[in-house]
Amino acid sequence: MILPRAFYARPTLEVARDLLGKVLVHETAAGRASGMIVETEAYIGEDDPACHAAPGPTPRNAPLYGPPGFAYVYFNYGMHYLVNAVTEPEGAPAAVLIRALAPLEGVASMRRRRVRGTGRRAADLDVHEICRGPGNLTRALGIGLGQNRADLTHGALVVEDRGTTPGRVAWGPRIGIRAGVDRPWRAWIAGHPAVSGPAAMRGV
DNA sequence: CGTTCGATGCACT
DNA sequence: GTGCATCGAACGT
Repeated sequence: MILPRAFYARPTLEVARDLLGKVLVHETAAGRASGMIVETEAYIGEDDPACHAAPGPTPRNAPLYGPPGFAYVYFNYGMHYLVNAVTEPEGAPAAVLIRALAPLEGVASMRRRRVRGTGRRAADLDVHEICRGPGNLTRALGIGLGQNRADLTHGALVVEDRGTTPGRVAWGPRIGIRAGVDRPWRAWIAGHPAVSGPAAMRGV
């Protein structure tokens, strides 16, 4: 079952927690690619210095101010696309960053996309490495700016509930930010091997 | 295990 | 011009 818009129109920390165990699915010309979400981060409002809404509305962050249940995809560090799910009622700028997946469908295609253009060989990738990290998972699933503003409740990029209940959920500081490190708004499935970050940030 | 550092493009000041 | 919601290779311990 595809998650309905009401799922996203809630407090962002609840959505970040409840997305764990759900399945991100991207239908492409090469077929279906999907994975279970095992790590998320919440970015909440103009008062959150790490949120893209911190400077107020701009052309880039416009999706954050729009209705919930849509994708916010942006380009970072000159080479990576990051995908978020917009949350809260429309007008409240917030989103959940998807940081890692446990690969489910289309694993062979995901491996190929992951190593394309690099010197690495697909066979050298451990299954848990394929979608570990926000830049890695978008690459594996073929997600780019074409998916910005995609409706996550209908179409080629959706999030499904397949009845999987995650194990214990752990919380800690968000990764890769300068300001806002005091807010423990990163959630992950404790002990899951596909979770990103250094060992010290994968613990319980 | 840990830290450092280059690649790479764009939004924003 | 500055600073990224990153990654992986290279190197030190």
